[in-house]
Amino acid sequence: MLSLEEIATIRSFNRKYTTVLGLLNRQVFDTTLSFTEARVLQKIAEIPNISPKNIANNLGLDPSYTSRILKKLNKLDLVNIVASSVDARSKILSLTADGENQVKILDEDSNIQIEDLIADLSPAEQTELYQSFSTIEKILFNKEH
Amino acid sequence: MLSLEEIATIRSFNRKYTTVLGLLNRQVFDTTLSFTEARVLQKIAEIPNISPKNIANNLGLDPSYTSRILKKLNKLDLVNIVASSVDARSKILSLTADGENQVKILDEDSNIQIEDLIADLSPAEQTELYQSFSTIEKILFNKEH
DNA sequence: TCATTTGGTGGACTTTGTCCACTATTATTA
DNA sequence: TAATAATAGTGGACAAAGTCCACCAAATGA
Repeated sequence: MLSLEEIATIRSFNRKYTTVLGLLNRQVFDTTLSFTEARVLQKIAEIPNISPKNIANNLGLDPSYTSRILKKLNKLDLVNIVASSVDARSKILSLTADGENQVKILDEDSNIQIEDLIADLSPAEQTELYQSFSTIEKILFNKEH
Repeated sequence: MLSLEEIATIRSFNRKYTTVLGLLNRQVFDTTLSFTEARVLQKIAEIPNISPKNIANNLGLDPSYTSRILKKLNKLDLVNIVASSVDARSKILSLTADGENQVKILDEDSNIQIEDLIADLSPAEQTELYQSFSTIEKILFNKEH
């Protein structure tokens, strides 16, 4: 069990990192996509053939809101929406060629942002930083208990 | 310099942590305060006598938006706003007794959320997690270069 | 002193997100 | 199997969050 002081450190990190992420996420370079729309697009890239419901669950979004976003992404010809043959209520989502492209662009932009973020750090600090992020990722998100 | 693969790990962390923070931040238990309002309050707690401008800079908010939030927090009797004697354009912000109290409540709620987040982890994992957060905090935010 | 910058504010607006009711389909159960 | 409940997705109406612009008053700088 962590002490309150240790928890306070995690919370302090959270507060500061909220600001960092807020600033990073603000500038989705392609002005036609909002931050959440970009997240949805990237989620489809990450999990091809995902359903709207799973997108919503995965990203913590309202289903109705998700539906609208998908409609827009579909209209922009970034996402294919087809009916599921298994469950006629459900849809299957995938990226179009344009969608793949868009994700690639978002990816490159995001890489540059991270590179900027760590640019002033020494190589040793950068490595330490990477290892810490990697550790957190593993512990929090790759839990196969 | 980190490799693209290492940067990808950081970005993967960012995406997932965006969702975590989004879910955590959604439930600011006191329904009268939005997430951003709570952040402003906590910032004043963190840096007493801060100015609206510094709040805005610090949290990456629009000055106009910040002004409105402060007005609301003042109306709720959580924040004192007094004119600066040094610069008559500027204001000096501080917490009222109610404000201090509110911050304390937010604090306790946040602690519980973090405890919940790590509840399923082994003590060893929890410690490792804490150390990683702590390291990132130090490298990214306590940089005195 | 006169032009420029800065801190802060309000009005009008856009964007983002929520809530609710509804349809169509699938799962459950009597 | 018929009736009932649960689920996936959607649209309308709305609320919350955030942005943009114009403005004032004070400070700064030439």
